[in-house]
Amino acid sequence: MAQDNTPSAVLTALQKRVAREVIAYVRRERLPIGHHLAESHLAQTLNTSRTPVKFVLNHLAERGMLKHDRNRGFFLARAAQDLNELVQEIAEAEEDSVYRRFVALRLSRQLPEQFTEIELMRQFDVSRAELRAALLRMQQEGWAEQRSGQGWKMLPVIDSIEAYEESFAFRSIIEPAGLLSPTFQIDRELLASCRKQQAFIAEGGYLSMTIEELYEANSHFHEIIAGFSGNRFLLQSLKRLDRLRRLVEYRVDVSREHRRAQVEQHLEILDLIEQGDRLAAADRMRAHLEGARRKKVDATLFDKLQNAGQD
Amino acid sequence: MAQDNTPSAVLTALQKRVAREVIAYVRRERLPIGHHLAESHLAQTLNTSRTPVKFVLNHLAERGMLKHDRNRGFFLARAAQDLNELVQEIAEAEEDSVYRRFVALRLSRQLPEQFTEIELMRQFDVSRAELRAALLRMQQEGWAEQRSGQGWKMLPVIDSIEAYEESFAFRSIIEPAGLLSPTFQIDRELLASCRKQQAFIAEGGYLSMTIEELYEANSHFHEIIAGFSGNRFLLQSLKRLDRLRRLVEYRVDVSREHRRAQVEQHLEILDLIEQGDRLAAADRMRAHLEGARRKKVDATLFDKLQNAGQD
DNA sequence: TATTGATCTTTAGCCGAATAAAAAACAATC
DNA sequence: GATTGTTTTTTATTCGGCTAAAGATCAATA
Repeated sequence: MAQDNTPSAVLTALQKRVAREVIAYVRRERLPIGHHLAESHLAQTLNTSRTPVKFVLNHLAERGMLKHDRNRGFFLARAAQDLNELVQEIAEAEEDSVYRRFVALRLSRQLPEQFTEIELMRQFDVSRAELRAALLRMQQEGWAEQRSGQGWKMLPVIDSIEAYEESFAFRSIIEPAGLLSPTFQIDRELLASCRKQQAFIAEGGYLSMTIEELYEANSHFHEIIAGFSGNRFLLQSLKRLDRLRRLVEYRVDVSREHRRAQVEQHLEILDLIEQGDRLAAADRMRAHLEGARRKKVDATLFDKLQNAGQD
Repeated sequence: MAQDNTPSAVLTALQKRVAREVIAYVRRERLPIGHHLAESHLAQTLNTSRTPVKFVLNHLAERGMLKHDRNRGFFLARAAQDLNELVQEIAEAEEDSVYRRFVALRLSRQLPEQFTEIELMRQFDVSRAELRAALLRMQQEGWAEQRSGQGWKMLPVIDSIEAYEESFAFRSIIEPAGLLSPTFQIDRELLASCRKQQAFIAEGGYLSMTIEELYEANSHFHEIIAGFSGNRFLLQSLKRLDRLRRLVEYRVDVSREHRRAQVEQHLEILDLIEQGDRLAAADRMRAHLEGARRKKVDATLFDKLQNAGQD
């Protein structure tokens, strides 16, 4: 598939992130064909150097998304709209990572409660370093824990219906409270960009965007507002929860129609915030979260996940 | 100082933890002289194996805390009360760890905002692995962050007065809400043990216990109650906050008299919970947290920390 | 019969060399 | 004058071997 004279088929973690962000940027801004993507500018906004950016742009040029003019740089060769397969491709490039394999096993209940690193190294047939990286990430996300002496222990955080409910209950506590915080302060610019994104989804984006993109947009909305609370711990807690929930959420079928309804609630809340009616906004937010919880949780959800993983 | 024929002077991380917990256990339960400390029992409660426990017990026997009878095991040789120096000693054994050095530098504003691992390896004169361990811990605690490509970045979480205030504001949100949670459920046994500990402090423990022990007891109280909420994310958030706050709190002089007042509020809250009056308990909790915040935060606190580290 | 003592097996942390990747610096081009 | 192309420097990951330490087993003892 990929050319052999360039090692561009394999992307490192940073490169994957950059690739994802470049594509997301193009789609979000709906840039026209022929738009110039400047290396240095991208490197700056993505908070990295030109080296990985250049690598990724080359990669994307090979895939037909960009056109490269020597000494002039990279230009958008295809409309933002028909980049769907590419988004998919990039997402799938990560699919076989050790981490993803852990998630799949965990959700299908095929992972023992406790295990040692060596054990898993044999089972997954990966090096110590690779395994460690995945375990570390899981630990940070809060669903794996290094036991005192040796061995690891899985915590029931992402695969139980109770945990899922609790996560919404917790959000119902902190998100409305954040809106009512005395240190609450709006960043108009962020608010506008958030509204723009939500409006785009409402006007049809919910049909064309991938599940992942919709999820990210949703998280983004909530995190922007949590950020306005002026409380870094509140924001941090929400972010942590979102990263965790993503693991399950990606695998849950939610009708696009339902996504649309959700976005309209988002827009209402944004309106109320803009009008300065935080009390009403907090109330709506609470209702919104309660609604999301009730809609999504049905007793068969986790059974489905379980079966899905056993093929 | 230590004998050379046994390598007992140097304790590993796990061994240190075990040592701390064994001592804490003896003091908490106020065990009498002559009490038998069974290896297997300790190993079980501390969730580890007999090997490190045995090692630690030998170590503590050398220090005179325990007496070893061949084929019978270890017995308490000194009263729990006069173990103060030993507690101190164990605590100080950790003092020079890389992590501690980071904390000290951070609080005294001598650590740059950004740096690379190599840089710090040279400055601290430690191996990569040691440094990594410390950085990883800091990252988990939320005050250090690995930058995308390379290098690390410090987050203003533990050294700013704003963050300190925000942590209490956040707790004022989640802790009372936890008390009012529909899934709230009391564990009578835990409640009783918590009350016992608080009562001991009120009756004089606040004079004999070390700062660290008092802090742990305080955290324990709040975490027990947060656990009753039945919401693992609420509990997790509080624990995370407590681990972070400890870094600052250990260095703050709070009068023992004030500690006493705090404990009495704890006891009142425990009473209300036991009586089933969660509404009142939540109210008291909120007031308690507000009080703690106001008492402790004065504008000079962080300046003091800054100066303290510069000698 | 539970607990300790001694021994054996397994596990994971540590270390240095090799390698890959990112950042930075500088030259060339439009 | 800003942006790209190229090269150099710096940084961090990976790997395999080594060793300390944790866990497991079984015999001995009170």
